[in-house]
Amino acid sequence: MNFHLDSTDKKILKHLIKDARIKVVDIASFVGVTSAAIHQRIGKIKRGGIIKEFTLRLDEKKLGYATCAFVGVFLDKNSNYEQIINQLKRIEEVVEAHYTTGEYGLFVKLYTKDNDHLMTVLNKKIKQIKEVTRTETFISLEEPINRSISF
Amino acid sequence: MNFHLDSTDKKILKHLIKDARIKVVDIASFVGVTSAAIHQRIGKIKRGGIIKEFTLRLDEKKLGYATCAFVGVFLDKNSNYEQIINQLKRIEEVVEAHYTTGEYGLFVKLYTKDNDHLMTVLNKKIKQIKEVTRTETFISLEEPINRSISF
DNA sequence: AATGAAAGGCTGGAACT
DNA sequence: AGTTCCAGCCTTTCATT
Repeated sequence: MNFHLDSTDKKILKHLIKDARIKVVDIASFVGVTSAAIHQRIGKIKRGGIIKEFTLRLDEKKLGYATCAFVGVFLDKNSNYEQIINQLKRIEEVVEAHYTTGEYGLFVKLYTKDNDHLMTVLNKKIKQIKEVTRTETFISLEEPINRSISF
Repeated sequence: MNFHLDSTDKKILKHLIKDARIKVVDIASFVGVTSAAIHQRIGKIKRGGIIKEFTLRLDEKKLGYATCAFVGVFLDKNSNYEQIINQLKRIEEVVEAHYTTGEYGLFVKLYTKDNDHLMTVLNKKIKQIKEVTRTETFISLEEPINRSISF
């Protein structure tokens, strides 16, 4: 299950985390092997599933999504989690959902255009899911850290 | 402040979100303009700051970081936030930190190898920050949704 | 796993519409 | 904003070590 990464793989990953569009030749010159070798290793790491996908970090505020919030969701005792997740997936403002220990059944992160839009999403979308009994909202005023794990 | 994205820009962004390493020529053939135009637009979007960086989504479990947790951090009234953030930045297990409304002063997301490691991070690192009075931890047992916002 | 070589393909700048 | 052009560079494959 735990794919083994050697120190070369780790160096490659660090360069890709910093800039997923970096050229293979540039990684090669940083790492000190040929680009053919880098190419093969990236394929192997990708196939191993350690890299789920190459993507981007967006500035949500600049896209007009100025409000970020975490919502603790309380659920009925005998809820069908899978079905609830399917309903949450249909809510486009939801970007993360976690099953958590502690008082909440689910913990959700979402982005909305503003506070009015947040109210609408809570009242018209999340609270409409029938197993949801109550929610608790924390608005993120600022996100001073957002990065990948180091390893 | 809010950079204007037209429908072509949005299509480009969607392709890059799905695969940040997609070739410019491939975006061009999906979108229906020349690759020179795509190239110019990507530069413009990047310069506009909407794309903060190209990066990757990792499978933290496969990297040996099996435990994901959210920590609500209670702080002294007169805390110097900036300094606390600097201390959190030095904790490599921390991947996100938010200033939030509600009962917590800060809300932190972190990855640890296992529950013992989580205990160590909480007791030996986070609770060692002098303004931290108390913490409340939610362990994420599973993360069934993790995606970018749609726009 | 890494290398070298080779072919084809892509990128990114320039000039122009 | 978009297009064409194109030289130079990069990617990717494969036989070999």
